[in-house]
Amino acid sequence: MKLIDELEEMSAVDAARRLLGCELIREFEDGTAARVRIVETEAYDQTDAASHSYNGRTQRTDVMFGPAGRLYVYFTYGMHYCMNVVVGPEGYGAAALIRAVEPINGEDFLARRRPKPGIELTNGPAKLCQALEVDKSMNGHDLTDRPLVLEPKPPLDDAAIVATPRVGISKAIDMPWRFCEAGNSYLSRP
DNA sequence: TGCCTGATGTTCT
DNA sequence: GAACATCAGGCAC
Repeated sequence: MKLIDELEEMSAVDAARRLLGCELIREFEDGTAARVRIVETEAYDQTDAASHSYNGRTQRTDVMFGPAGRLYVYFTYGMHYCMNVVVGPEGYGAAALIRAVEPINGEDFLARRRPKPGIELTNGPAKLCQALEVDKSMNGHDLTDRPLVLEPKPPLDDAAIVATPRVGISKAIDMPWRFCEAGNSYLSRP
């Protein structure tokens, strides 16, 4: 079964866990490319007060209610973008926020877009968007298509996944809906 | 090393 | 008009 079909049938929480370890391939306009591995996600769905979709479908959140496997990009704090993978059935507002990725190759190309090299490259939701050149023009992008492709990988073992409360939100703060790969050094925080 | 704050646009009330 | 799923630089310790 295709990953997109799996994601469509999953809850946001299951999908966020499923996406750990999967890879993203980004082709840049200048012909270069980079491959990264997802190591940290957060789950959001419409029953969740911290989610953009909680207050219903609006112009901004429309993509979240669309088909699974699309990219939901939003702008926040006046200067930053964050990217989510839309999950769940069409009409249900759910997504998994990608908080951190680990560069596999093309690290040099990512570093060109970031002020600091190394770990600082992609260990935060706004940082990885900058490194991957994801902005509002990518909102609604289909992740089976270039120039940004989501590549399925086998699910991680439950033992390799750490669940913690989410970061940087003010509502529903005790739900352990942040998932990261245990021991990975590219996480946004330990 | 670690806390504090400024920058800054979009969305919703 | 306020809130916001943030980051990076500056300054104090």
